[in-house]
Amino acid sequence: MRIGELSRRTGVHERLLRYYEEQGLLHPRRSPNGYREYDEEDVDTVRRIRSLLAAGLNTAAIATILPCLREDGDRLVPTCPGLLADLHRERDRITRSIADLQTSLRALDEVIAAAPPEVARRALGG
Amino acid sequence: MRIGELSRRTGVHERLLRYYEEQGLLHPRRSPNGYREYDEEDVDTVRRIRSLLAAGLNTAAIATILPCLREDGDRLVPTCPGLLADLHRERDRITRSIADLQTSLRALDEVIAAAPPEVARRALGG
DNA sequence: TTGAACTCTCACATCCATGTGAGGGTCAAG
DNA sequence: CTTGACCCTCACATGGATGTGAGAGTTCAA
Repeated sequence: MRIGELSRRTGVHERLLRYYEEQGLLHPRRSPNGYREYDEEDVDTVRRIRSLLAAGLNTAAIATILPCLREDGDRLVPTCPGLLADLHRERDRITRSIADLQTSLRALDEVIAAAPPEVARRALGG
Repeated sequence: MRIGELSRRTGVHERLLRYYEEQGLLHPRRSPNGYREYDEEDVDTVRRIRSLLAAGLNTAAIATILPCLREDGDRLVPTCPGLLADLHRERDRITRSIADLQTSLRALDEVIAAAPPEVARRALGG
């Protein structure tokens, strides 16, 4: 499919799809007229990219991880074993991010729980 | 303490401390000569800011959360009850980020586990 | 043919987090 | 007084992610 269709199906603007290609996250083929041709699986790939960006990873980290998250049927395929050390590094970074976020989440929960009931009603009731 | 000392004690550059103030994350007093005066607790506040930035939150989200993470002795004090709805929203966003990262972490672990043993040795041995 | 829809590349712009330097004030020690 | 260390504001710069428009090519139905 072409870039407009991928954009509609994923909700991601064309400009960003070209940027992700520029960053090595997407690899569309080209038609003889120069148009990009994407695969059906690129719809999932783009969604995964958005999810990882939203989680705070940058495009360089995502470029490392993505090729190894591609699925063949139901199973994950290690398509780039040469990057195992990189994957471990990314894994460690993700683990630290999760720990940081979980620490903040716990602290936030304590604050929310400590709020006086009438404050909670006012804040959530409107 | 002044900005240079806070910078040394936290390892965070002065430029960033001024930026965090600009973004509403820090609120130093001013001496008559215009110099910033930070409190002892600002050392922990700055470390918390760095941790949240590293976890992918931006300064706007941190400005929402921070005032409610301040500690009085051992307990957390809800110093801004009017922001309870905001806190819930931030909490939800953090929860989604954690879920996204955990999904990627699991997928990454499967790829790492699936790598052939000799590839693992080569990647980690040198 | 024509026009609309779609696509291409390129370049500039914005915001964010961060880095650096200019120009100048403050103050304690010598 | 002078000096060095510290501080102030302001402005420009960088890289990343994102947004927008110019100029032009492609394709197909009317």
